Amino acid sequence: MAGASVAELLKGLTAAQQEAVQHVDGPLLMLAGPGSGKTRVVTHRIAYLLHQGVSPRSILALTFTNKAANEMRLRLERLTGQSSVWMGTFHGFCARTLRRYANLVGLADNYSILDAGDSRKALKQAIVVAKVELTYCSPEAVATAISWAKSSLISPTDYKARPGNPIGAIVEEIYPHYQRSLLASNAVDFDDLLMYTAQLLRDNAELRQELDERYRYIMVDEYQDTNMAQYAIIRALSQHTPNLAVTGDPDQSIYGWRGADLSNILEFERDFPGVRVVRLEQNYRSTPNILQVADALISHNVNRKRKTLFTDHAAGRPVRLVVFPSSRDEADHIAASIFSEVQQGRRKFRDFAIFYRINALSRSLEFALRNLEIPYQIVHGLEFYQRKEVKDILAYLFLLHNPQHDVAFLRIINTPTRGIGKKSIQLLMHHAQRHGLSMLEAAREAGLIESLAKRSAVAISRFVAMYDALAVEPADELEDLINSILDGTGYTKTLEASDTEEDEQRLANIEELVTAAQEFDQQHPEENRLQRFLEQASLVNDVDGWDEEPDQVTLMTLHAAKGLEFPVIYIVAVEQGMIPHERSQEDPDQLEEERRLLFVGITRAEEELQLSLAQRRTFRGTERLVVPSAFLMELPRDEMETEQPLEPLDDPDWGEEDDFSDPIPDDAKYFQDEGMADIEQRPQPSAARDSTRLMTAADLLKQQGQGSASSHSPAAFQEGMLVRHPEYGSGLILKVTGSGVKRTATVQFAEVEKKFRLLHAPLEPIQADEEE
DNA sequence: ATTCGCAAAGTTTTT
DNA sequence: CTTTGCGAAT
Repeated sequence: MAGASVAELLKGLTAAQQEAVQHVDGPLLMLAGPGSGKTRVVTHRIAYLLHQGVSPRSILALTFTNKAANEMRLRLERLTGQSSVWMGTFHGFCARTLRRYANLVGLADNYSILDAGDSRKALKQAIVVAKVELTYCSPEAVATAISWAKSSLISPTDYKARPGNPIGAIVEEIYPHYQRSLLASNAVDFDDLLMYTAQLLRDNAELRQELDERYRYIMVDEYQDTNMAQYAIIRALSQHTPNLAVTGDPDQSIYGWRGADLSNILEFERDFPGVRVVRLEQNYRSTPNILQVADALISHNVNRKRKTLFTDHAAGRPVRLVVFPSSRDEADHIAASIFSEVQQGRRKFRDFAIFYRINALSRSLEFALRNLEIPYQIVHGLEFYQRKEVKDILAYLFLLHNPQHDVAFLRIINTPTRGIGKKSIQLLMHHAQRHGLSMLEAAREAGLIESLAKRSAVAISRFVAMYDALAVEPADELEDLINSILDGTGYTKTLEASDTEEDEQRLANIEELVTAAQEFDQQHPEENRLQRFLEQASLVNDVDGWDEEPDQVTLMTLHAAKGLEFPVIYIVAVEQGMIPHERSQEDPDQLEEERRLLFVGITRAEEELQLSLAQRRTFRGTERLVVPSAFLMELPRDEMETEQPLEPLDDPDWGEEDDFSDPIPDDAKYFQDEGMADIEQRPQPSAARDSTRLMTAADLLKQQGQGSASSHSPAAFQEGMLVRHPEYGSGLILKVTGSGVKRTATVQFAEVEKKFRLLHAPLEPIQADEEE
């Protein structure tokens, strides 16, 4: 076998990593902390297996994203010079398997994969057909419930609502309709890919055995995010040859809300007897400061396996926690500091990333970045394949490949407009339903539909004729096929006729699609091009196309950040209601997931990390006062740097070099404006950066008021001590009881006597020399 | 068949 | 403040 020798494969790896690489037979669990070189270990292990004479075709490497799969493939190729190991996503693997055995689950092998938008449309159709009133629940909620059911391998016939659950009752009724309509369209949604594959393996013993034998070595990445369907699939393929190697980190499970089941990884050892567990805890990414903050945070989770993260990196700069007066200041300040770092030649734009909990928060950041002409890119889930014009053309391709694809039919029957209105489509649908036909078949019978206007019937027939003309077109060159569609439908002509900027952009996008098809033609010289192209269009999304190359600041949600790393990271709006999100605050499990989400964000940082919040945030048009995230209280504040910028950056000329050395404005005035005149005054640090005054954590949290905590450890308080409370003034500690989080002080103030949990109380010891 | 306007709702989203 | 969807108006 070509490629590296064993010694080369093991070179530079720690003992734990070597152990994992050299593991061949039997189940293996790699608990891999953030930045622990997991991908490296996995690729080296595959290379090792190949070296030991394992056939490439008996190895199966499953990931969650195409990006991860591509990365792995690239590295393996570099290592061994070969690429015949199948690496891909769960969904890709299932799509391929299902293609071969489609008939066993009631599909034809040219079935189509609906993306989220299309399956939503199909669902809404089903709701109409089922004649269910959705007065008090959204289609969205029904979709979530069905998705959950499918991930849990509950078929439409098995689904039973819990008594007293109104949404469940609705789902129970709609789910079978929805599923029937998908089957009638010879289509599946994302969840079906997994569910059908699991079913296939469950109900066909010989097939299961055959595939089990075939895939002797299975690897699963991000195992903490697998759901029950995925579990069932890999379990079924690991009975006779249980050489299943999974990698994951329970602390990075952030997709519980999508059905990921944390117990899969937590109970792996029980599920697969004789498992070897390897812990990869050394971190090669972040500074100790960053790791310490991450570790302090995540250790507040109860439902977790203990893990110690360590690194031999040099200390680096402390993690910063910054409180800005307003969300506008937050955005402006971050943009300004990026600008300044780049201008001073210390960093490139691409070194920076800004994370936020929800997409809606990107706007103010974009605005601030644009203001300083800082190049940036936003990582969105959607984009190219979601654009209307691209989806339109794809719909033509889908319908050509699978004539039963009703969602595609409905999309294009009047696109571009050809005089077929809502009424006519309605009639077509009725006809189709009554006679059990697909929409296209119904369209062929347009002449027979009585209530259909002559003119409409003619228009529909003309559409069918055009379709048939396209269908006889040889489909081996995608590029030609797409061009025929563009010609035959007059799609381009319609756009060229208009001269709005929007339509020009659309033309450009179509051009891009043609180019993509062209490339696809070149790279895939085999049969079934159309099918493969459509499959890729369904299963590949644009995060995969995120570009590391251009020198730009990256903006994304915390979810999108998983698996990436950047030298400098800003996490904004670390506020109660954002992280943890409002809707996650009640449920302890969801709260822990929110904590993991922040953990993931923090551990993306290599050198510098700044967490920030605003005292006032403008959100959804209104400005609101902000409560700092409860998670902030869990961080080792004494070891962090806490800052309170003083100057609102509303100067339009901001960004000129001079502004960075502006004198610090008058403290007293600022605090009066903010109603904080009584704040403890500290000597001005001589080298305050960015017009920022360093403050103690206590100062900061005192200002934040509600729900805030003392920066002093509970142990610092003793009986007889004088303390100050922001609301009650100074008082005397009469008694201290309890321990740990329950440690409580009884304090006598001028008027009243109060009890405080010391961990959370905004109490501040008064030094003898500063008594008023 | 399109367009306009108003009301409603607004986490996260690997595939 | 947005975006999105639906219904009425042209």
